[in-house]
Amino acid sequence: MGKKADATKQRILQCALELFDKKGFYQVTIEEITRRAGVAKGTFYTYFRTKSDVIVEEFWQIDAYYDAVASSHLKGLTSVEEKLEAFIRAQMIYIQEEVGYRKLKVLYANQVAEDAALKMITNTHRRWHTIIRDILYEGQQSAQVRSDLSADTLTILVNRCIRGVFLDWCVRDGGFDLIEEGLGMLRNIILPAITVPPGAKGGTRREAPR
Amino acid sequence: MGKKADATKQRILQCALELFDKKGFYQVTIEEITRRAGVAKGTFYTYFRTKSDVIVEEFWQIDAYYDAVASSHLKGLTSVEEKLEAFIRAQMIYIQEEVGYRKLKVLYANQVAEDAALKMITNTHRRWHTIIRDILYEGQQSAQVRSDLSADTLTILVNRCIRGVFLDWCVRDGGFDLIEEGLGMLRNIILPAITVPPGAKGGTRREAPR
DNA sequence: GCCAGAAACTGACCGCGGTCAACTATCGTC
DNA sequence: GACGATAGTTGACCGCGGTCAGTTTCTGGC
Repeated sequence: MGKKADATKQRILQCALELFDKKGFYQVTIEEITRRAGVAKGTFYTYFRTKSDVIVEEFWQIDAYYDAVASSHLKGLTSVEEKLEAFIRAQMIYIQEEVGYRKLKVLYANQVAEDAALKMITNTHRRWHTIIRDILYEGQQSAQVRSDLSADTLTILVNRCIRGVFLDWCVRDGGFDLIEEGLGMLRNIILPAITVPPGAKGGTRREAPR
Repeated sequence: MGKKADATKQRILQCALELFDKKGFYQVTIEEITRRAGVAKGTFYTYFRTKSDVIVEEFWQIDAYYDAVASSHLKGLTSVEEKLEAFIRAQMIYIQEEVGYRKLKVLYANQVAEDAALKMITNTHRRWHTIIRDILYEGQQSAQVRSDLSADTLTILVNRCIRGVFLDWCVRDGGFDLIEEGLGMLRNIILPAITVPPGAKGGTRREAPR
């Protein structure tokens, strides 16, 4: 993709996001976006497969935020509890304050669409996954986290729990405090399930999964 | 709604579901449905708000299944672990074998749509919620389940965990065994988090949520 | 049997997401 | 600077979900 094409794509992306913010995703038409960007309707589809792919594109920015959080807030912390709490709290704040349930709804609708192209929310190559996995892996090394399941497997399980909170938040139109409920899931479910109680001996609790 | 109207609605519903099964939701048009049902296109919208509401309507049938499971398979069981395992297994089997990821995707897309009318998947009046809540409440009475959170609160948390597994299954186009992974979530996360270990004294583990 | 009002039904119409054959600008090569 | 190849762009067009003013059918009261 040459410089001109790149500039065109950025212009379309920019105009689309401005309009989405101003009027809401479903109230904006492709023609409106392309008119503002000064191109023809068909040009939009040179750079995006569908209207909602624009939202998905925006969601990649979140990885930079996760990186920043991981390399600043998490550095001084030692216990798995503290690290997970700090990271999940940062995630919840970002989604609630910066993203909002409306955009998250569009993302989820996109991800369960018939022909979703970019599987983003449960992708194990995303920064979210690697950061959580690293925290859990280190926790296993220091016997804070159970070792009967791999760090990768645990991360997938944690992801599903967190994802369930997001989904509920969307369906309820942002009707509860995401930070509170996200941390509630962490403290009441995730941590009790994955950490080894201080008094316990050995890295496992309960029987290994069959 | 009179008898005639009811018959018309059932005919439309029936024809729609047949066509969805045969060709897939997105390959069927409203005109096709109404043509087969012998009514005009507009009549469809007398009985359903949107095309995907037909799928949602079908999902209400699952409550009868949950009822049947609760009143047959669960009766002989005593421990919370056994009851939850039997119920969640039945649910996973039903969704994987009878529903399939394609229809589940349509349901989820419907639920996160801009103007979703029937919030079904996280509705606390549905049978799923009341059955799980009753199991957990009884478990609290017999000190098998932690009592620092209400049975209702625990049920909501459990729902979100399970929902996260379904969502992942949809996004991955049914790419893993739902029964296995659903039970994995139960055994590895939910049960460790909500049950009181046999040796523990008192009904709580860890501090109460702030 | 007649009539008014309600319930059920109709289909032309609209708006918008998405397509694609055709066109234009740009670039590399001799 | 001519020319083919490639990249970038265009806008008329299509299909379908959803709407709604208007029409037909049903129902109960007299």
